[in-house]
Amino acid sequence: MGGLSLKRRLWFALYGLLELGAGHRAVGTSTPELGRLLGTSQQTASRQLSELEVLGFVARSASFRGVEVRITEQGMEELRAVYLRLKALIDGRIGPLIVEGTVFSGFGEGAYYLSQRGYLDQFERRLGFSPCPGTLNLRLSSGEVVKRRELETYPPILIRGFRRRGRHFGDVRCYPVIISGEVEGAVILINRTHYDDSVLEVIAPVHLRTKLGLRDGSRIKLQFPLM
Amino acid sequence: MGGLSLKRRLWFALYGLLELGAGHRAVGTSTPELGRLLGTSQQTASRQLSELEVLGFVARSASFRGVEVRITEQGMEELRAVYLRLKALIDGRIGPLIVEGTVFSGFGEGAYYLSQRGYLDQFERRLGFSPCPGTLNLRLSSGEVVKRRELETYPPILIRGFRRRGRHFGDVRCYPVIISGEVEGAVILINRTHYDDSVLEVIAPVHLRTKLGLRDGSRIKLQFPLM
DNA sequence: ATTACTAGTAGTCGAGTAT
DNA sequence: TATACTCGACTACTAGTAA
Repeated sequence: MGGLSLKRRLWFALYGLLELGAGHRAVGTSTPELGRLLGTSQQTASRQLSELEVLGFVARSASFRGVEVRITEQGMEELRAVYLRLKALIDGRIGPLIVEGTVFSGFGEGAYYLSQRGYLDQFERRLGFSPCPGTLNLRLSSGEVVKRRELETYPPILIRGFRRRGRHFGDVRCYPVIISGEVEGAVILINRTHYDDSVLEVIAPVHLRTKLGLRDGSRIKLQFPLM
Repeated sequence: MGGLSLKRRLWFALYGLLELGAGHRAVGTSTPELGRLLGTSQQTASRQLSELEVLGFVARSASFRGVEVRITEQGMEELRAVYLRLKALIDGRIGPLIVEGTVFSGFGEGAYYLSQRGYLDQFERRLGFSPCPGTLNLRLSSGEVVKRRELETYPPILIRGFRRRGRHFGDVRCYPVIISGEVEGAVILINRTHYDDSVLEVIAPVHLRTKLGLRDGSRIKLQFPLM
């Protein structure tokens, strides 16, 4: 459901912890207090806390004097996922989603993926163009990272992964995009366990650096036609 | 928990319906589809739908060809409550919450409440001032109503209700506020089953119309010192 | 194909209690 | 005080199936 990897009742427990101020920094509380907040018993609060810990959504140290809890980055991710989805669905967006980034030379992990036959055919069929070899790497400022997260709440064009010579190539998520207001291409998001939020890789049917006269440090605008 | 009057699992069912586009306008779907989205069986989706209907959170018409569902205003309220709370907790707010409104002469329902002894003592003790008789009524534009809803997600100063001569006086929620940047007072929110979102009532230790030279149609700014 | 009932079961909860 | 275990009670699920 909406990419949520957490049981519902546990999601609300996490939400309660956020309410207590456990977002990122540790907060001192107790299971009776948490139970009151959640409308459950002390026992349930205690158990849910330990479930959340096992799943890696909170870090905790308990003693007979109370508990210290902190929601982990993974936990915040779960809360953000729902938040951003609600934001898109309730507030909607006024105008298209626009993300700005700075061109840089990366190690081209995306470029390597791109070159695989198993992906190429799908790109052409699903995106409507055959990508020029290589990817354009963009670095996002922290303000832009927020928008990237919003982007990820929308349903992507999903390119299926495959196995080839024992190596595993995972799914790739694509979002069609208009680059600098003129070239149609796509942002590709490679599923990694812990990717770098501040990097975006762009593909297009043309060589973007040439076509748009870009060099390292150039700033460009990505315009996503969503919904 | 956070003013949520809905069981957790049902909240997520509502969230799923929003995802399907059932926010305010009816959408055609089916219980198998909803079940898939929610990660439950068709039977559970069907039952939850009917529970939500009984509780007044969705309107529905079912036939052997599928269901037509629409989330009611009450249902949207539940979703918004969580959304606004997440917004405040995750994004935080930059600067204080400021709400603008237009002065008008109301029927003074708040003024009537205010005059009750059972409230007066509590106002003085909890708010730190004894309110001048009467309330100042403000009409909010639709953009301001959004902020009013955000306000309501914060924990209020709760004034307890009471019974007097057989009549019941309910709880009153108060938020301290600075009016037009100079007078300290409080917004009072009276619990009604279906209040008018676009009206706000303000009390203060002084007569606001006199002190600030207000008349009907005057625009004033309310500044809430939150968190 | 649907919706949605019944029945059996799996899952969840809180009282009691140990530490 | 606190955390957190066991266990009986209850809730909510799904499979089967009727309409």
